[in-house]
Amino acid sequence: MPVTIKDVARVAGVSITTVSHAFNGHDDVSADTRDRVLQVAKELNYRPSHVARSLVLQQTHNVGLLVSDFNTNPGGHHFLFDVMAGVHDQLAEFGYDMTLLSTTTAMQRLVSYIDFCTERRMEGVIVMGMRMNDPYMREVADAKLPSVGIDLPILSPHCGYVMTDNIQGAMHAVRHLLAKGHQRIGFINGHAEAVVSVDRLHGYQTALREAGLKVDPDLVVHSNFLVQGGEEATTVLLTKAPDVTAIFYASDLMAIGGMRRLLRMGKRVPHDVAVVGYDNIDLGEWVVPALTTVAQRRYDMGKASVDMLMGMLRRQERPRACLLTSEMVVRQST
Amino acid sequence: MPVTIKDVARVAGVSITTVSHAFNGHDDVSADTRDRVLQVAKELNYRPSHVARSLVLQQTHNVGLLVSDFNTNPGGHHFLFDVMAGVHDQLAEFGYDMTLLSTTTAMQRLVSYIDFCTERRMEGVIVMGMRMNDPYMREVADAKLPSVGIDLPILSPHCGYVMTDNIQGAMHAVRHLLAKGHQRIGFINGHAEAVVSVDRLHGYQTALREAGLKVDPDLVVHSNFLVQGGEEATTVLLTKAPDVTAIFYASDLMAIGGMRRLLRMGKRVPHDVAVVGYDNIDLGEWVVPALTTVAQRRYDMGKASVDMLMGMLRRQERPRACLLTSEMVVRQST
DNA sequence: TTGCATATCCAAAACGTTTTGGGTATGATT
DNA sequence: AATCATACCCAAAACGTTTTGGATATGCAA
Repeated sequence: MPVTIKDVARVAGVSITTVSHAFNGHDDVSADTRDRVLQVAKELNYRPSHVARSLVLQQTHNVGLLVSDFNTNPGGHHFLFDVMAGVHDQLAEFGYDMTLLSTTTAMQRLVSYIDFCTERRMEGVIVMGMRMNDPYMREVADAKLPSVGIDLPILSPHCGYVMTDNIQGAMHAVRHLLAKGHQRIGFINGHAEAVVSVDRLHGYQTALREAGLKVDPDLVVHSNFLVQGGEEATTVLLTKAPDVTAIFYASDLMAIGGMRRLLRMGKRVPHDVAVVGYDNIDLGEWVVPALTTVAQRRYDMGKASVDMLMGMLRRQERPRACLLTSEMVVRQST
Repeated sequence: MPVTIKDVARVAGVSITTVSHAFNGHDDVSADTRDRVLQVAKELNYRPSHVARSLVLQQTHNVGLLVSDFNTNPGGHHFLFDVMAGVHDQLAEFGYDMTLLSTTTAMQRLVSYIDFCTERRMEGVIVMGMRMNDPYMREVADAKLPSVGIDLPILSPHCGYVMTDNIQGAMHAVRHLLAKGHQRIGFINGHAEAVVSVDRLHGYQTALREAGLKVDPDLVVHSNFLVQGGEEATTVLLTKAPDVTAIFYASDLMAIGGMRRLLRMGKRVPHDVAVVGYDNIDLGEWVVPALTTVAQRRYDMGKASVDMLMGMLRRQERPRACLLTSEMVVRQST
């Protein structure tokens, strides 16, 4: 039904070879015929088939964005959406398309996501939202398919990653609190299976030691990155260590929950307890008091992952570990 | 490089026709050879090429999700992310892939998005985040390409739409406030180019008239759906109509901004001024006071748009207007 | 034995491109 | 006049599938 290169050739009175050459700017076609071909193509509204071209060129210009548990990722949009935008835009910059994949749907189709990508002849895949204990982890690591993980620190012959330097980020946050004179600084972390949690804990501890303080295990509580988790963990923390004067939360959502709980307990933020979050979600600016937080460059993470993948694809670069810096956003909660 | 149907045929000692038939469950292949072919295919790790199949079958099983200004859509993730998840999951259910498109990147590639979709032989496209005055609007409406708009009420021979019943939603909100005894109810709307704004205003006015109240133009202020806009608009509203006892905001973000501003002005929510938002974003549950709001079924909107598109594609159904109901979520702000 | 239905298989065309390896004029150089 | 370079053009193969229209063999009825 759609108009093909044959139609153009027939109407323009040339061979399909010539049409192809005219379209792709080869120099063995006279200016006259080139113009005529292009004119005819425009009149017929000809659009070359990406599918046919993919088949003959053996490259699809298509990469997958694999999101773990896309549909059931509570609060995920605060982080994933911007990363996705970065991935998409930068792929477009290179002339690549982005196909969205989810582990859940892959699972229910009963094919590994690698098979899924192979069938579609995807040139690579970017993975995000996955935990270290995810069953798909090994598959990502072992795959021949060029891939880049976001917040998923796997280095293998075909798999690189990009993530925020969470150690540095957490150190920033704790140093900021130390500079404000705090000594008893609580840390409410995300779940331990998240790789970022490990690093943030490490950064928290390092910053304390750096200041000559001892690391008190009672000051650290694990939670789930969400508002309610932040609330509950705050109660736990305050019973274990009632003397904290500052709390560092591993996500803004938990920090918002924490502030809410602190308020309930009659503690004033930042007067009685200072609060720092992590992520810089848009609403952090508008809660009361406005949230001091560590900003991740989400959009840039998406872009960087594409850059790495393109390097692997087009310049045979080896996969790397790419760490992006983060920066403090100081507002009223400290 | 990847293993093809030829390889399987050669190793199994049959023709490629037989391999194809074995794979697609045709009955003119003996059980013996079928098993052998499948066995060989598994050993070679054969994956049929989706590309080649698309070419010969003339259908790609691919639809585009066109997001207007994907990267520069502030606060967009609160709504778009869930819709996207619904679209993706439901497409997967039908065996379709989802390719993400953005008007901005399409624009900078200097091709209309229709051409973009035609080149890729997409079977349809779902459009979201677009305003009525968007330059791409006409293109969507006139296109031969089967399409479904989300919150974009265009009906044409090849274009249907799904949206929340915003009239009903706004009426719910206002009725709720009326039931609480409020008479002077302000309305802070989004920008007028958003179609949802028109409907929500309509619903607001209808509910008031229904209650025998006059519609006072001083009670309506237009803003931009965002937190800061909500703040500013609240000030404007309160200078024009200092006697309001309730405000209905056309987005949760504006409602959050509004509550913040009200607090600053010494008004207590809900005691002095009751507040209702729209959207049911996740954080509405956690602000203080927790936000009463109108919940849109975002995920379902995505699913519904896919269902409609599939109906058009596979059963030649005509594009329709699909309205989803919304429901009140009553919390502490009223 | 012949004819015929059935079961099983396959060669070749088709899908819409790109690329290879030429071919035929034309004009300039010997 | 013969040779050669150049400019322009094209037929055919290839990419990896599906589908069409048989072909061959087997078993059974006439």
